Amino acid sequence: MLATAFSGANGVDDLDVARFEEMIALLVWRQRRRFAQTLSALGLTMPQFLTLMVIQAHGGSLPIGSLAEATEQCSATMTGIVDRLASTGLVRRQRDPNDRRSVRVTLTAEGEALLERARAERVERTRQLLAHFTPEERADIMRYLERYLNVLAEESEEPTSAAI
Amino acid sequence: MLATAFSGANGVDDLDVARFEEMIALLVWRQRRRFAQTLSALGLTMPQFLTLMVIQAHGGSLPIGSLAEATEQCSATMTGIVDRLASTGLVRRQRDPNDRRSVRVTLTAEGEALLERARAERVERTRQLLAHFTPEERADIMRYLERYLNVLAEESEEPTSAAI
DNA sequence: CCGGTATACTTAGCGTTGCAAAATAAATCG
DNA sequence: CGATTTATTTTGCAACGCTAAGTATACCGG
Repeated sequence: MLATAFSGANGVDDLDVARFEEMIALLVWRQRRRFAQTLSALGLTMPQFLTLMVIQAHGGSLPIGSLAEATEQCSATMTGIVDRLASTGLVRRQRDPNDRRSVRVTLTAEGEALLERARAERVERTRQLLAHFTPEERADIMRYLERYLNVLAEESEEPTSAAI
Repeated sequence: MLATAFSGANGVDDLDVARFEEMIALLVWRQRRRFAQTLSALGLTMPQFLTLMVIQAHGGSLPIGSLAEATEQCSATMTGIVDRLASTGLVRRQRDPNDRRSVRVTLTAEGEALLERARAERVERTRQLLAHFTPEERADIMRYLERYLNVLAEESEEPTSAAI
């Protein structure tokens, strides 16, 4: 623990990395489960929710190819996810008249409503978690999260992945 | 962003929560993908890796039921994961002589070796991520991560889940 | 000791992800 | 126009993850 202070210059201590690795693994695991819980009540899976969020973040509509790219999944997988989202009416498929190969996926009003409900529910549940930290700490956490995400993103060499 | 400073007392600002939610979702998503990448080179999936880690953390051997509990999965799922781990010789199944209903899962030397290799590979890859932060910042991050994990764990009311 | 209940796993069955490879269909290039 | 690229979908396969049902063992009251 205190070893951190002595990892000279900016070299990263092995033990620290290992501990970090373990904690991140745990975080991913537990947080994912938490997500799944709140979402399943709304009949959504996590990939579906993420997909809806990405669509919304891109103005409510974008070609399925870009969608696959933004979520870092192969197009075949995205086809399946959009299939299921469309079958429950959360999303609509329409071919682009200019390039009839392209399929544009659009968030329906229903989809938007569900997305909002999901977000509200999750926010409510997360508020309690964050209450364990002071406002200053929360600001700190936000900053670190943001920086870490950027590092992650740039490592995977995404050219201009418009964040989520 | 600056709103944080004004969320009086310790009430949590809605916008902050929403932003935090989004970032955590993104983190889980990207980090999981990163995990999958390094692990698939070793023929491991993330649930398999986690399972191996948990076994090791418990001294190299534990009943399959406790394993399911520790990873927060139903026993049927764990049966499948252990099946696959056993079929590649990373783990061994043996009935407890004292309670012949119970199945004890034991990490083999092979499993331990692979686990070590996986960890080494991941550590190497993560070292670069962490190099983007100063030692002080890394220490900060570790502390926040730890606290957050504790909050997460206690929220899901795990009685004495011996972390990972 | 016996029947009934609880416990520890495994099986069966189903739906969602996720990938690779092949198939389609439309655009584009020479 | 034929050949090649591009955008999606289809197909086929494996791993999760869950519920419900089955199996074997332990335990408990009488």
